[in-house]
Amino acid sequence: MGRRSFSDVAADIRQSIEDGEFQRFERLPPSRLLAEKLGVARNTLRDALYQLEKEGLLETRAGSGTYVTAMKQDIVPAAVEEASPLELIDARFALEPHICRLSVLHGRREDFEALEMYCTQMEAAQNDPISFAEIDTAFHRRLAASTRNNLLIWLISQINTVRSLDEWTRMRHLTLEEQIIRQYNAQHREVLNALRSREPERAAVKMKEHLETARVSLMRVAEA
Amino acid sequence: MGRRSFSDVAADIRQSIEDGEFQRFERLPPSRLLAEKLGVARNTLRDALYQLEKEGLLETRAGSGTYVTAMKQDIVPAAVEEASPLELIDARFALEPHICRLSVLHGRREDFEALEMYCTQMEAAQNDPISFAEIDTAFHRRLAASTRNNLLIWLISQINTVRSLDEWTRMRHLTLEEQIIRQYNAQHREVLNALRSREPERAAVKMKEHLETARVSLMRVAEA
DNA sequence: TAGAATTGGATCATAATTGGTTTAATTTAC
DNA sequence: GTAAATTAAACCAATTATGATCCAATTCTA
Repeated sequence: MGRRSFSDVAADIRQSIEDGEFQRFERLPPSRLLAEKLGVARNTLRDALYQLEKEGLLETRAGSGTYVTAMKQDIVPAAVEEASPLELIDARFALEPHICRLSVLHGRREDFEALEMYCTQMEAAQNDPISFAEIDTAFHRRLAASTRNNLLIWLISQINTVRSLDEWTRMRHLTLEEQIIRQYNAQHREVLNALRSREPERAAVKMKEHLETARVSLMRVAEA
Repeated sequence: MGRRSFSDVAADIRQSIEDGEFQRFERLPPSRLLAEKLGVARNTLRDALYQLEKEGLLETRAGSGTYVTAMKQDIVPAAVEEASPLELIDARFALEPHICRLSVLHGRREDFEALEMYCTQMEAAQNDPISFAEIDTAFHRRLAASTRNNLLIWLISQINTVRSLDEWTRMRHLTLEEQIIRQYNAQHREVLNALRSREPERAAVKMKEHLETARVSLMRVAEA
């Protein structure tokens, strides 16, 4: 084997893009030049570029050049933590209604009992936004867990890392007036009831209503 | 006995991996170099590597190199990468229909033109499952990008790391008979048409149909 | 608009590198 | 002193990078 494997070269270029040495939409140097600059054969460079293209960082057009397509965020997981509240709500809009459907399919009695417990706790925390927010997070996490789908569970846990960021936590607490909390609690109950009666679509609809409420109260705060 | 036994060397390397000095999927230095660096004979190093391979931390490929396969401290990828194909489909079922809706809202002309291009490329790759699968991944990634929601974009990119795992890639190729590919291509077109005519619900429905087809063909393979 | 130059794409024989194995000499522990 | 392990060196087989060449698509230029 040669001195440097194509995956090493790919890592190099990935780093260069990440460092901003190659900006978005910029064209990379011609493969012949870049290969020479990196001290590697053009074939090896091509393998590396192909790898990066598969990863979605680059785009090559024969006869024209190789272009950077990815944003820095695509590479750095920090993108998650920089998500805006509205992006977060949209992501939850995508995930949670279907999670409800899957919960109906795969959920067990113990799951629903746990969710029931969280509902009761949230109702008791009606006057305590901080406690409510914590239990609320636990509720949604447990709901994801009831799908028995590790991938979804992980995705939700990732989303929760955003939810728990200080700035958004503060903003959430602003939105959590007692009236809103009461509404949330009612909606949580509706979701849970639909799950227990094994009605996937109704559960999904109730979850959408819940998220819509969250979106509206969030935008109300954003305007203020 | 020699100055340093192979188990000491194994402990050294194990520590290096845990410290993140050798990252996951990274190739270790050639055994000759690494042996010299550790001040030990290549034979001893080889015994150490064999030990670590038995523990499941390494994987050696003759003529190629020794690669890190596990990384204990990083919990994140473990859950994601061990996801089953059905878990994956369910996660996509949750995300992608709603991504279609958001694409209608936030997508731009250039997004749809890029998707159009991918469709054309996939149609041209009808007899080449490997190329098709790669372009297919790019299509779904671009679709996510058109939502302009960095969180969703990142979630999809995470999911794609699962899709690109060797084992599933192999299984996917099994499912990608020409007839299926034709069906996928038709469905991609239907999704794209719905996006262009700005019909969020129809786009979501078409995406669901597409995923349902994928699920069926996947389960057909799993049974065989 | 036509042609030249440039760029990526593909292939192939060759050389270099890498892990795998064997053997014998050396060092260390008991 | 013996038994064990490590070391050192040479060789093998698998894999990969190289370097050269030709092709195809695009862009530039006159």
